[in-house]
This record gives sequence, C-alpha cells and structure tokens, in this order.
Amino acid sequence: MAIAHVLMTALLDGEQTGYDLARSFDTSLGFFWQATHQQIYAELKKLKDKEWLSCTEISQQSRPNKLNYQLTDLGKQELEAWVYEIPRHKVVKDELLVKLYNLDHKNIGHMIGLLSERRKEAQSNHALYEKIRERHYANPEDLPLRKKGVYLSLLAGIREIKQWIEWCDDSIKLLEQEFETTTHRQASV
Amino acid sequence: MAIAHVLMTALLDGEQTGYDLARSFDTSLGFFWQATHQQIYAELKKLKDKEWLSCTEISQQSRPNKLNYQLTDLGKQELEAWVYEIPRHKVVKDELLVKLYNLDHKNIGHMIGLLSERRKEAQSNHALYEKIRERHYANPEDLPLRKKGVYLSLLAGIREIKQWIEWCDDSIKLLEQEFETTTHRQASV
DNA sequence: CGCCGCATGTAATTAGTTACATGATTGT
DNA sequence: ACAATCATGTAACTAATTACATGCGGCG
Repeated sequence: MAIAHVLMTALLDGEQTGYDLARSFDTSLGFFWQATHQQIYAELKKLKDKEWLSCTEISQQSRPNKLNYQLTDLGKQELEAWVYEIPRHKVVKDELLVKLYNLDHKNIGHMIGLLSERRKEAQSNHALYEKIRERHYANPEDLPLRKKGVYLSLLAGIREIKQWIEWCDDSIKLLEQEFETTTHRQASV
Repeated sequence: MAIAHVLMTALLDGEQTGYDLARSFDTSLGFFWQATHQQIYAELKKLKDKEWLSCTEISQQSRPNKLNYQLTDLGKQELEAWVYEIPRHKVVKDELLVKLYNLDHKNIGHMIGLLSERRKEAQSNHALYEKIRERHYANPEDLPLRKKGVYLSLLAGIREIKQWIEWCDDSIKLLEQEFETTTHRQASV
C-alpha cells in the first residue's frame, strides 16, 4: 500500500487537492511512482478515514468543490516510521525490452521504430528533468536537507534517462546495420 | 495482460514448465518483468484455454506431474502481432527514491544505510549480468538475429545497473558529508 | 531432525486500469 | 463549434500480492 505513502510524501510540501497531486505527479514523484487520478482520489479518501490526512473543503460555484488534503500528526508519524521499513517495492516492467526478445528479420524495421519512439520520449523527458534542475536545484549546496533528498532522486532520474538515450542510439545503430545487411542479402539472392 | 506475452516470449526458446519459467525469470526476462510463481501458473492455464499454448504432462511418482508448456501456432501468431502494438507498459515504482523525499536530520543515517543496501544489491546483480554476458553473449556479432535482441535488452540492464551503482556512490558520499557536518554542528553546540 | 529444492496449486485480498460521467470556463 | 482545463468521482474489471497447502527426496 505504498501509494498511500507516496501521496503523503507529496503532501510534505503543503496541502494539495487530488487534482493537484495528479498533475504534480507528472513532474516529480510520478517519475518514480505512477498513479492515475482515480487511484489517487480513492486513496485520499481512505487516508482521510484513517486520519492520516485531514481535508478542508473549498466551495466553488461552477465546478465540484475542491478538497484540500494535508498531513495530520498521525500521518507524519506514520510517514516517518515508513522510512525505516525496508523498501520492498522496486518494480520495473518494460514491454519494449520484452518485445526486443522477439526480434526477427520481419520485424526489425518496426523494432527500430519502437526504439526511435523510446528515444524521443526519453529526450523530451530529459529536457523536462533538466528544466526542473535548473529552476529548482541550480545550487544544490544551498538546499535544505529534505530538498537535497529530492535532488538526489532527480539526479537518479536524469542519469537513468541519459542512459536510455545512449542505449537507444547504440541499439538503433546496431539494428540498422543488421537491417542493411539483411536487405543486401535479400537483394543479392 | 502483458504477462501473457512475456511468458510466450520466454517459450520462444523451447517448452518449459511453470516452475522453470518462474526460475528462469530470475536470470533473464525477470529483469524487465517480474512475476511470482502463482501468477505464472495461473496465466499458463489461461493461455492453454485460449490455445495460445499447448501442454504435455510428464508423469512423476514422488511429486506433482510436470506440465510442459509450448507455443502453439496460434500463440506464435499472437506474439508476432503483439510486437507491432505500441508498448504501453513502462512501469517504474521505486520506494527508495520516494523515501529519499523524506530525508531529514533524524533519518539521514538510515538513508545512507538504504543506499548502501541498494548498492550492494546492484553490485551483485551486476556480477550476475556480466556472468550472463560472458557465458552467452561473448561474441555478439555471431549471434542469430533474435538473440541479438535479447543481447540488447541485456545491455540495457547492464547500463542501468552500472548507473545505479554510480548514483549510489555519489549519493552516499553527499549524504555522508551532510551527516558529518550535522554531527559537528550538534557536537559544537 | 530440519531445511532446501522440486512442482504444483487454491483462496483471499489489495492494487491498478479502463471506461464512463458531470458540467462550467477558457482558448482557437 | 470543438477541444482543453478544472475538479471530482463511480463502476467494472484485470493484474498482482500474500498467505496457505501438499508431499517426497536429498543434504548436513
């Protein structure tokens, strides 16, 4: 039930609505833990029932009232304790890498396309990460300690994404060579 | 329902039992897609019902009969088609990185411990990956095309794991500095 | 004697996805 | 006119985890 703790972690920076959380997931914690808005809304309710979060309603006329969630003392305690539990959750599931196991002469062109697609995504993520770094972490030494933790996670994300870009480049190069020699062979037969 | 296709992919190398699949997941596809033996057994049954796999029973006296699964022609077709679908599944969930968002003066020692733990795991995984590379992929140029795809996935794994080790080292160094200055400050107050 | 490996599962629960729903407001 | 943003959700389903179960054989 780690999504609970992820949400509480997001609320360390101050109260937020489910909507805010869902969006901010796209630029921060969501790099390391994805969740849909449905899951977030549902979990927030559960957390309110447990009194790990409290919630204040903000009336609005033309749309549903905002529900602003914040950590309770109980929630803070729980979060602090959670940090001391050994992390069990390290899930990686990547269809692309599994698909690569299916490489053959017929689909090699398509695989190159998949890799290019992945590269493009990685590239745009990289740009986003770097933007965040420049904006909020330009002088890491001056950050308060908690933000240094966030910064380290960001660095992990940046390293990983760079790594992907390089791997895509290498892989595309290799597959293109393969593709050409295959085409040649077919042409010369 | 990608676990289905992951299992079928594993069976490209030949028939296997659920038990074999569960174990071989630890040294190959499982790097990119984890599954428990329960999930595997359940999915294999479903795949048999769909006739994407067939299964031959091997009688044994002192333990449950082995069920040896293999791809059917229908399964092969399905798998080939699956490769052409755009990969939707790229899940990453990493508690450690979320925990780092909770860094503070109280838990910094513990965080260093978590990072060391991660480093150790990464190190031993790295050794495993390299062993696999040496054993089966020493001469990548000579591999049949499909195995080159597997090799590329392995390379992605190796790069990633190296990347983690370096990141852990950097992060531990930074946190240890932080830890010392904190201790100093506390000592000198 | 007790634990590990082999080989399969069932049952209960939790986590996560997908589709659908509402309805005003702002931008193209 | 049409899509996107804001802001919340319900309902149905699928995927995945956790706990429990069996039972023999080999090893220290």
